[in-house]
Amino acid sequence: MAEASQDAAKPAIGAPSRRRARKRPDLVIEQIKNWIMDQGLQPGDRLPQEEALIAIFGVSRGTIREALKALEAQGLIRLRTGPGGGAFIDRVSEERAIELLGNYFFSRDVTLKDIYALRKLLEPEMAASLVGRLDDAHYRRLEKTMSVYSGPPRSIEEERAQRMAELDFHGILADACPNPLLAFSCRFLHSLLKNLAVCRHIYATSQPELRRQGRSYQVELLAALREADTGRVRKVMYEHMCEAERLMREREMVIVRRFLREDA
Amino acid sequence: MAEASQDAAKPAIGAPSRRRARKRPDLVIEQIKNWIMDQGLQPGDRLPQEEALIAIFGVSRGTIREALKALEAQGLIRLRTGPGGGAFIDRVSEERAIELLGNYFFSRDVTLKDIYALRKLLEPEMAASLVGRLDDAHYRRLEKTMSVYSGPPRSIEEERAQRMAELDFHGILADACPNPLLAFSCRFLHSLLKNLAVCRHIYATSQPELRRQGRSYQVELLAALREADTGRVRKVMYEHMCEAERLMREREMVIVRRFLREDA
DNA sequence: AGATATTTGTTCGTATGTATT
DNA sequence: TAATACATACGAACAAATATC
Repeated sequence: MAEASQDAAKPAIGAPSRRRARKRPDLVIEQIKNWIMDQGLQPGDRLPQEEALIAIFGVSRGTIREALKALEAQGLIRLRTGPGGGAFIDRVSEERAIELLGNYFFSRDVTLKDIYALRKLLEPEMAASLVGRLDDAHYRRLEKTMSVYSGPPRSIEEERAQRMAELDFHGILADACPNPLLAFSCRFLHSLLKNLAVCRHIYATSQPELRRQGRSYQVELLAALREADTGRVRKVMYEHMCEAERLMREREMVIVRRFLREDA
Repeated sequence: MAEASQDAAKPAIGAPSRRRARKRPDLVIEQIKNWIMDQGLQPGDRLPQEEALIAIFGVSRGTIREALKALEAQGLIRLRTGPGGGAFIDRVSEERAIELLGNYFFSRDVTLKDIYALRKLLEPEMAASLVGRLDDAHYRRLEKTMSVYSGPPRSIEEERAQRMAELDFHGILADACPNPLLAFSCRFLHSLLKNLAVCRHIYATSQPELRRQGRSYQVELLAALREADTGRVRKVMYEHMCEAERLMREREMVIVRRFLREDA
């Protein structure tokens, strides 16, 4: 099982080739990861330089770099050039985590029904968790975001921007949610709603009812939050989600039908 | 083949260095990804060989390989050696997605309270979605898994194995869930419960009540599923989660207290 | 501001491993 | 078994970025 480094000592005159012992492809990635754990490295800490890593793991520069690139792609390290540069332990960012998870669902078909089945459960709970935790800065951010869709859109671009802002409203709420799992789950669903093909089609059509209704629910939600009325917060958010689902799925059917007609 | 040699000939008097146009570090990764989308490649399809990629993207083998390794780390492609080998488009596996998402939560502290806040919402909904969808094979798998913890454990290892099997029971249910988002969310929570440090400590202690109670809830759940009694399915699963949370968090407190005492 | 040193980033040539035929 | 076609790995040199003086 891949001992691997038993020789390395002398290239044994007669054998000019095989300069180093060979290793399983992705083994080095795992090795570096384990080494990081063993050393107890924390976010911000720097890994040894490439030359040192070559010595530690007994593989060539190219192999080390491939492994570092793989770790970078997972968001585990950050690579910097220049003096004092190198590979630094990094906390996976939320954006990266959302992107990586998005890849998983890309080839599986997620429907609006699936998304809203979760939103109806999670958003009310998320909102309820905020009671008593929002300060003036939060309310200002929320109201500023709502101002983006205070009036009817004057173009397709503005229509779409309003939909994005409506989702950002929920994202700001998630910022203040004390449960990282709940906050992430909500934000991932927002990301799906921003990027899914069906949704992009929906946002390209005029949706006056969605805007008006969504806005009025959000106004009422903020009132309930200010009053610290947890029950009402939950109820308003739940109804908000139900109505959003209804309107979105109505449009979805129209678009799917149109698509099928064009296809035929 | 050996394209790649379009320069090599003459360094074009005025520009001796810079043999190729320079690119941003991770740009090639994005380029390849976009190229894959443009070509409409599907899972199973093969990317061009390295030599061809070198020609297409105008970078050297090393750079191409670093990019491919990065894509492989994200689970987007699979690399194979030998004739007919190369890079193949791959669907991100659930295991990989769970691993990558686990990295995100690794450095954030997730508590049992956070996990169960979600499980109390999701598991009942997940179970309800199964009504009328389970066949004999499912029931057999579920009962076989339950047999692992039908009796009291005789060792620490068996204790732990029983906890894992209890989680597997819920994983088997998730297998049959038609909502991919819901199924994934539940399974990710199971993964956290299997790997979190606190949980590992808990599983290393004797927990007779957890086993007996969990098992009886699961028996009742299966009965409700067979009867297609959605309301009861929901209710039983919810109570199961509440009780599991209670017992787990009780143990958690004991362990945290012990840890603090040892620390002092 | 400019020169310099440090460290990653990229390239090329070549050798080796491995699966297919 | 041998030939082939591919990825995988190595090493040395050079390019670019960036911190420090």
